[in-house]
Amino acid sequence: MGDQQPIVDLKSCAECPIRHKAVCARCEPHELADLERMKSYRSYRPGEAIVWAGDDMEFVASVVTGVATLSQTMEDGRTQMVGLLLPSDFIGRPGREKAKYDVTAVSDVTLCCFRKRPFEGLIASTPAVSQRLLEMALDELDAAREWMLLLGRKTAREKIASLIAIIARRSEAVKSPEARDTALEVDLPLTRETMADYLGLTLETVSRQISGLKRDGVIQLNGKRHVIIPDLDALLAETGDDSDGGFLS
Amino acid sequence: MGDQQPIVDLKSCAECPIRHKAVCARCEPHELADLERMKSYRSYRPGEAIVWAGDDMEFVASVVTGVATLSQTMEDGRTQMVGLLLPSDFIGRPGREKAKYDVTAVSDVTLCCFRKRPFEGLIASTPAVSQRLLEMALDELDAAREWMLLLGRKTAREKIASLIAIIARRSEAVKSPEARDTALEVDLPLTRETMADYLGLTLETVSRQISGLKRDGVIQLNGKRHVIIPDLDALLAETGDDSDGGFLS
DNA sequence: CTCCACCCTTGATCAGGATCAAGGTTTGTT
DNA sequence: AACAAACCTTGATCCTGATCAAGGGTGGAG
Repeated sequence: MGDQQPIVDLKSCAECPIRHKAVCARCEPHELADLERMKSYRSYRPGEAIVWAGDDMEFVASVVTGVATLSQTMEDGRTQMVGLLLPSDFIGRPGREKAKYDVTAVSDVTLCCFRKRPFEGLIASTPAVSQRLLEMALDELDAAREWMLLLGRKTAREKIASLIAIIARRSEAVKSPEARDTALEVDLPLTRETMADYLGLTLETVSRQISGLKRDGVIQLNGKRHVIIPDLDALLAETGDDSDGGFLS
Repeated sequence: MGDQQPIVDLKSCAECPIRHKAVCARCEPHELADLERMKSYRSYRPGEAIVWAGDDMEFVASVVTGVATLSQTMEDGRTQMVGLLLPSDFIGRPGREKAKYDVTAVSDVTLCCFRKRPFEGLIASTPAVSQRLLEMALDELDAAREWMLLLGRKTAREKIASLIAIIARRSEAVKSPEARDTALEVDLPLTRETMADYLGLTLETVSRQISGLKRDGVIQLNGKRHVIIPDLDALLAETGDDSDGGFLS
């Protein structure tokens, strides 16, 4: 593991179908063929339910385009987002019969689906796949733990700043690293309500805190969703995180 | 995966060293020998630090006895627990150089340690190991997501009830299932402060809510740490969780 | 073009949990 | 036995974020 090249990169599904082959140079041909045969694509409209908690899980999938959420709802309607699914993220747990969480499309979403049974067979027969899935699961676990710190201990303002920073980081991964001094621009893919579900707040508090960050010049707004970050460090200072955050692997 | 027998059961390390052999009937002898050679045991006293965030990780380990915590601390001292480690739980991320979280012994703790490099080699060479680790990581991810719902949306009282229920469930796993109607007894392995770190509360609020549950007859206390649950359903009703919780795999 | 649905903002008030403070209990040490 | 240190409980007060309420965009459907 570590920096060793993954042989089958499930994340590459984001650029299906070509990428599988590109990364699978070291795969056995029959494994590749299996993967290709299993694949199918599905599309969802904004707000559409992809899976309801309790549904039978026929598929596992990889997000190709768009944004989806994983969430849990209590009987009285309180809901908490427990996963934000961006392109290349994986949906579904191999070995699980019934979905445990609601999966909802936030924007237009395309999934690359694999039928569950044969995919489980692939995991069992192809060590590289389970190794890759393990790495992805551990990354998600780290993200979940950072999220737990946010939910349990951060103030509303810190939560909002953290969310903007997280989205900036994930969309910034594409851009060149030297673009650090020019102002960053980020489109929030979420409504105020969805952000509230993410952060364990109400939508009113989200709105107020965004207004507050704007008033204090930490961010600028262009429309409701387009955020301009004039000084990334100023934003990061609002998150409550270690200033040298992210160095520890 | 699913209900398929794991070949190497890392969890079995809790009953080291015999259990490895019992479960490893299908292992290649040299793999078994590798596991045995790598093992060493370490002990820690209550309150002792096992790892500090930022430390070099020389080892991965499995908890054999005792209770430890994974936690994150912000610069100003706010801390959030992000993992509760009971016997059979795994410590350390293969492939990671520096620890990302503080690991602290809560009670007397014994770890079964494996040197990191050779263990990573074992993962790469033994598919059953990465498959088992994947399953364990996915279990932890589910636990983390339930925890996120707790942190983000539950009231203080619900949080306390949930914590007691979680501890009851984990210690009850051992007992016979027909013991459901007799009163359950649980020893809280945590101080009020540690519980507060778990739940995203202050220790005063933890104390008050425990008193509240006691006043309302949901629990009885015998000393500070020994909890008697006269009616498990009454406790579960306080958690805010779905009444039929736990059915969904 | 108009209307409606959805999304967002802001204000006023409320309440749950944090904070500050004091004292009690248990455990282990000399 | 006396004491100290840790741990726990309870009270008083404060403050952050929830709740209740009203109104302002904005974009798509007819």
